[in-house]
Amino acid sequence: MMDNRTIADMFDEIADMLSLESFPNVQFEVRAYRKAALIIRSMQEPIYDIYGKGGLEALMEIPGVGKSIAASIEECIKTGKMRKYEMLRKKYPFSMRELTSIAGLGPKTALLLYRKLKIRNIADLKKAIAENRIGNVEGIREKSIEQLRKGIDLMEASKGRMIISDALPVAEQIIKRLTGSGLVERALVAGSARRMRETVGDLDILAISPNGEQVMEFFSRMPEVESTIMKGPTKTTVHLKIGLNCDIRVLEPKSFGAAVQYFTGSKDHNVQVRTIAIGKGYKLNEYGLFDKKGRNVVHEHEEGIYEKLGMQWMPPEMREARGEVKLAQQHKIPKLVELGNIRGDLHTHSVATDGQSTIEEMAASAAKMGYEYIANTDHTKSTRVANGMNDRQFAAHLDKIDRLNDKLAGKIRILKGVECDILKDGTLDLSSSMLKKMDCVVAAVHSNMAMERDEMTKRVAKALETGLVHILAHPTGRIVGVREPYKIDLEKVAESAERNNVAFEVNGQQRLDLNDTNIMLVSKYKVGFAINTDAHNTTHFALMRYGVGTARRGWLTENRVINTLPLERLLKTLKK
DNA sequence: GCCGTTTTCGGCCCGACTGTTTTCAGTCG
Repeated sequence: MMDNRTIADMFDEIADMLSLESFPNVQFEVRAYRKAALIIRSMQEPIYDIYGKGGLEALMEIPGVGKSIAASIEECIKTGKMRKYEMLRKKYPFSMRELTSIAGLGPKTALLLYRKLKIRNIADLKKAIAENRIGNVEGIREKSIEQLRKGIDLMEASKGRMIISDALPVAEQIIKRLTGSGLVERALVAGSARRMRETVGDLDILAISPNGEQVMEFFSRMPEVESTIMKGPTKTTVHLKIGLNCDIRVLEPKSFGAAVQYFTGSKDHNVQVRTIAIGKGYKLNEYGLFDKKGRNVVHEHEEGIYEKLGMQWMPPEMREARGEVKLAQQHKIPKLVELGNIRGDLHTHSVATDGQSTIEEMAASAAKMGYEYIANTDHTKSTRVANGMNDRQFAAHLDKIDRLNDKLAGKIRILKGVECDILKDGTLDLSSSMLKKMDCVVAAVHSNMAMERDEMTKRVAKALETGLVHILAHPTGRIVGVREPYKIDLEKVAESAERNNVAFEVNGQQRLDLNDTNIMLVSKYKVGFAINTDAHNTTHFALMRYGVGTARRGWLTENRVINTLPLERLLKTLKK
């Protein structure tokens, strides 16, 4: 069955290939396909169902989908193929998606590499680089080759790993199926996914069941599974369609707690815990906590292990051997911020710039989640791709929010905000008078990211020293698996933030920025944090849990996070 | 190829940066 993502990927690839064509106005056709891909990918309802219910006409109701794209979707649902795609693919028989996923390599270069060197994919490209054949291609010299090399390295480093926000929902779906099957008493996700690591290399699922073989049979036949790698009565490994391996272990109740502790990790954390166990005369492994007489003294729940070892239980997000073991022995584990503490989102976009939902839709969706407030923070003019707004446009925009707030009358409050560019010289991209009218000024770097560390640090600090900024968004610019952070001295920035009452963002999108270690670094300073989703449509609000997970990995407590505050207290905090 | 409070044709985001050039092409946001 054609899912939304597959269809969206096809349209993106069509856009890539079309961009190599030269007929008049081709760039607008490219954009139309990209827009359709973006919207289809972000839709919650399967496009298959939409077509099933309302046919072609229902498809054309989707924004960005007109006659021609609707027909392509219909064709794809009916036949599994798309003629337009196949024709272009015949003309450009190389893996465009794969090649252009390398930073700095676009469609034109991909075509050039194919024409000159018959490079069809990353493997070919690696080979060509290794054999020094690339330098012969016109327009590609040392620096470009170096850039390609770096792009490939970054990709390899994240190869086989997947961002938590793509992996965890699949793991949870599997858990739901298992518990729904009636075959297991309990099942949970362990491993790095339970610790909310930003990427996971595989999924570990643990289950209690008296019917191991039946569970394995059921597990290996789930729709999420592509192929079975190995299948035994207590352990099975499958390869999932999303591209990750997934292990399941079926356990007896008496060893479940130990298995949960063991398979949650991290390895380094477990080494420390095991050492403590030995010191107390125990032996700890994945089957249990055994006393000197070889009796297992902990059964179904992992809490018992920590308790028996004289430690406080701690959230999985803390188990990275960063001092949590010692704190647990002293019973000083902090109470970390929780998803339920979050009362609003302070970084969201709308159709006014590069979002896909209206402010009304965003507010309604946030209200439904139980939020007290959201800040609408659309882009400023320098971010041209995002259709950023200038002073004049913002004036009208803010009026609109005022009117909306009147209409919403207490259901939810929309804070007037902006994601304001920090320009190359550290100045802000809107006038001070306009920024002063805002409830929530989110500032961010979107350009000139290759600066030297000193220069970038000064640039960002200068922006914070205006006293006009409330939140520094995605403070290192990194995007997981895509872009390295820019060079910046976060401690120097934190000094500025402390002086000017600026909160650091923990961004729940694919950025996950700040990350856990950077949160720890700057939380030494008296600064607040804002956990935001940077939502560009209503579905993105669901990413809050990954922001919270990252915050917890950085040991943040509720009182450090400004968007856990009730509205009135938040507004007070934002007032400088 | 999509869209319409400028509505069935004509407009749609384009400037900065980089690396390669010597006047520009490609990529990115």
